[in-house]
Amino acid sequence: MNYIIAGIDFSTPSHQVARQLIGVTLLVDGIGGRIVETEAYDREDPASHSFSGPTPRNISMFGPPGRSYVYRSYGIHWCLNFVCRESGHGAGVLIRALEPTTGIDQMRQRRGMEDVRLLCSGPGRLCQALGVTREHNDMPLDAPPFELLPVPSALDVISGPRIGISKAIDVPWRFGLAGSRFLSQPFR
DNA sequence: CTTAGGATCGCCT
DNA sequence: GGCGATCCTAAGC
Repeated sequence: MNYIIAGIDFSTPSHQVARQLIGVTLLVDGIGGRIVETEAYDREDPASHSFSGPTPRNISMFGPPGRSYVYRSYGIHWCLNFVCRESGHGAGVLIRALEPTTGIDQMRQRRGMEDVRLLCSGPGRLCQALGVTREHNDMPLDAPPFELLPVPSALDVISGPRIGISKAIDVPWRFGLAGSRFLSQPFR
């Protein structure tokens, strides 16, 4: 099978995919921007939803790579992941922030705010801006409503510990575009 | 600038 | 019953 989308092989380990996703343009129904922040999660990872095996919520993480895993966070927000590794493994990449490029007025309406810098600077925020909900769970990333566009040229990617977790806090599986104003938090 | 609390779903013990 | 891959608002220093 071919799991290459936007020049990235999604059947490879999630930390590799997470790094390569920086700079890729993500659109949902034609609205979105450039990915500037990601986090990798793996089956052998206490911080991962897949760590304790399949459940009704995380089952799409155990499906084939190159598809979406959307979950409800804190009962309120939606968060978007891209599934990685071989089918059945249970790995993924959390999309944490975008630099808005396309459909900014629509995103402002959905978010109820003006400041472009805050439209997509967090996993819950970007899902609200792009209109991602449960309906977008377990869908292929190379077909509508999703669209991924390759990185035009090499970028300076930095890494560090993941955010908002209490387990495996030392693993440097958060990746970001160096110097971006659109990160959910700065790298130290 | 930092900290605290509320919203409230899905899964855990 | 508790807590989390979150975000927003308000209050304190």
